[in-house]
Amino acid sequence: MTLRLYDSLRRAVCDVDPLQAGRLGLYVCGPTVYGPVHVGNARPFVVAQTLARHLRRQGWEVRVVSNLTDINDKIYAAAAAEGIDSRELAAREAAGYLADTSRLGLGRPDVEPKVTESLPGIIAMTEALIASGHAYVSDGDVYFDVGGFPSYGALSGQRVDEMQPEEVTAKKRAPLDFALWKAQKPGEDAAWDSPWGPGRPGWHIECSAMAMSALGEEIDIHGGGIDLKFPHHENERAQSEAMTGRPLARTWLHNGLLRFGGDKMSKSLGNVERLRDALDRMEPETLLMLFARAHYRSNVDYSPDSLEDAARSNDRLREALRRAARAAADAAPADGGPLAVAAAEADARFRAALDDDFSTPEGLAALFDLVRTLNAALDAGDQDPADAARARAVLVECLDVVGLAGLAAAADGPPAEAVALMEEREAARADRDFARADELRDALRDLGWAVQDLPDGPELAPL
RNA sequence: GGCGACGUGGCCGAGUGGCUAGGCAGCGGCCUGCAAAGCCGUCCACACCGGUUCGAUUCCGGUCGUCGCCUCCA
Repeated sequence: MTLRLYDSLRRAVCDVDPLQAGRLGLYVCGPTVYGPVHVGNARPFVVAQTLARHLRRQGWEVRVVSNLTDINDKIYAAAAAEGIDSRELAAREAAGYLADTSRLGLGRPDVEPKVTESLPGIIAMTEALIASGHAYVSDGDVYFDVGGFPSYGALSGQRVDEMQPEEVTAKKRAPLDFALWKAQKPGEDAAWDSPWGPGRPGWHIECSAMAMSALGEEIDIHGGGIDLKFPHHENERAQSEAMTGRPLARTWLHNGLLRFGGDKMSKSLGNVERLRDALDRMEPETLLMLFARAHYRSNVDYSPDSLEDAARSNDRLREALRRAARAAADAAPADGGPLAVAAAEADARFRAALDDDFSTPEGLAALFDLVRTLNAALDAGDQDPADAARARAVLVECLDVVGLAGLAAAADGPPAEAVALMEEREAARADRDFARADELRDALRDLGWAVQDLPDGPELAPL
């Protein structure tokens, strides 16, 4: 099956043509670690990790690289505000980012380079650009000469003559030129040695250098938030391609943004919820469902209602998985039965949907269709355990791609206390003492268990 | 002002030149002592105006609106 993805440069969904057959390298711009990341920062991470999980399941060999920007103006500012060393703050927040995103249960990228550990490559690339005439030194700073890169603007669609200058500096030859190296300024408590004096790398060159060092001069897929398309990715492209003469990325993958209260969730607007706070008050699956039910290129509305919707969808999946587990009764999955056939169809639909511009919403629709078929069969009550086991196994495998396999985790069985109440309620019902039966149902609810009177007897389901 | 994306039923959210998305909610039914869970059926769509077409929600043009970027931003 062919993998297709939307390429922001070509502005179309295109077949992915890997540099090496069967292998894909994926670079995703990570956060600047000057404070705890918010839920929106988790989206490119989730997109990259889930895409990689799908691709690996499809037989690709995937290498995901995602950087941490731990040298930046905002880090100096945040450290100064706290009265601590900027390197200390960056290290703390980098660790925080790793810890927070790990809670999503999607594993880690294969390589997570930090700028502080990538200076030699950044300096070498800057030197090469100076040597080839694409960059120039100006009073301790180094700037990229945008005028020397004719296709500048092709990715973002920005026209050079229409653009407003990014910042007017006497050090620049042209307003659009951007810094590859910035000389240390007064008040900056950390600097790194370079041929141009102490300073720090510009934001854009970091990613170019780290991507190249981990994945080579040309990479299969370069991802990040759509808000990075300009200027960040445009500048990365210019630097890298000016240096190597090769396309930096074969596919530019941009994810949509998380909206919160009508606007983009962003630290500068202040409308943020920290990822760690979100994960303190909801299970990761809720967040993952919120993301998976929307296409990765769409904006996602982060609101109580949409989170509730996602949680309810998960409840439906969880309930179906629980029922299937019960019906499977530890039988080994077997093929050939009607549920196994339906499951195979759903699996094929799921894979095809994700192969077609990673349409997780369509993939989920296939799984929900399987859930309905499964529930109907379970209602009929005559399915083969091994058949139910197969359907459940397929469901779990597909859900695992988007990080939702946890929905299948066997909840602990009801405690003896709850079972006793349920049995007492059955006795009351047999005596047609429904008032007492309802009291006992309420008591069970207080214990966290819902009683379901199924055709073959009562059952306790976790609330 | 420039560039880009998008406007789908009560809400969210896919997709398609003529044929079922899916989830949540509503309504009717089955099951139930009543519920819950589940199943079946069902209401509610493709912003507006033109054009192309036998036929457009789906292609083209325009209008209006929303969002993102043009400055640090996932």
